[in-house]
Amino acid sequence: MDIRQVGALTFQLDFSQPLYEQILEQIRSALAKGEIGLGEKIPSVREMAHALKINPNTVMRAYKELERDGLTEKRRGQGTFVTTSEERVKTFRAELVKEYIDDFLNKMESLGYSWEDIEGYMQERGSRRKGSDLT
Amino acid sequence: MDIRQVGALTFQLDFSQPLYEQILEQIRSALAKGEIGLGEKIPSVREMAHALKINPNTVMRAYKELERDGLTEKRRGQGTFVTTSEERVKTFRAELVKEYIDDFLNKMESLGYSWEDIEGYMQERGSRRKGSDLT
DNA sequence: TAAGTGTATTAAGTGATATAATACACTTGA
DNA sequence: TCAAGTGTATTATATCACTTAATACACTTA
Repeated sequence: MDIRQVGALTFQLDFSQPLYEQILEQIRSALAKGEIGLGEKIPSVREMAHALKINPNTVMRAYKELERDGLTEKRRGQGTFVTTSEERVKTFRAELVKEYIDDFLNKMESLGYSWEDIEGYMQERGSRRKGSDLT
Repeated sequence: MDIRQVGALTFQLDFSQPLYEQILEQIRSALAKGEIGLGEKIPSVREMAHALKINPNTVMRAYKELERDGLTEKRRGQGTFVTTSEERVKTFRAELVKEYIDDFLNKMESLGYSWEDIEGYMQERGSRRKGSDLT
């Protein structure tokens, strides 16, 4: 409930999740949506920490994970930059999509819904485009 | 990685999530799938704790939440019983479904996918029924 | 050389989770 | 009546994830 602009990025943090995860996800999202271009610089650890009013270590933790996923490259003395590999971004996006879908289907199955139920609901929702009637 | 039978229920706990949440979800799931009938007794706090080798307080925490959701009723000296209201189970199920779907759609949108993308993928997946090609 | 980068370390505080031990109120059945 | 089995409550303790704080170092650029 408190939106902050940091460079080209927009952040909205709360306490429902670890801060470093929220930063991570919101940067990933910006990347996937193309809101940050390949090779572009993202805000420095210190700048980000100051703008979001959180500790630099917390920002570091998010940045480390971005690099571990191959989405960014760090250059000492210069800053952190988005990878120049469009391939890397694409495959990472695909991995996330698979994770989200599998997760969703697992949860629905835990409620006893079959694939047909879900498919049917999606079609119906597509035409109506609001609310939920699946019971 | 370690399956346990407790009465009519099956549990599989790990350390990826709080224990009380896992118990909660697995009982909900059994309820939604009709694996436990309306009005049926579920294992006592002590029995459950002993069978799962965890602390009774942890089981209590899960049971409290079940009751708060109106899914169970407790009777001192007798035990904990599933609600006799089919209506209650149905609406709770519907609430969960809505939560799962909204959550899923939010995540997909955070990756920049439109409703049409998702719908198309679901249809395609429906015919193929394995793997993921959405990139 | 100064200012801005990423990086590393050590210390501390907080809150959620889980365990342990114990006690009390209630219900049932022998 | 009473023992055994229920749910419930309390207090204390331990651990871990997360976050902050304070510092220091290596590197790059202007």
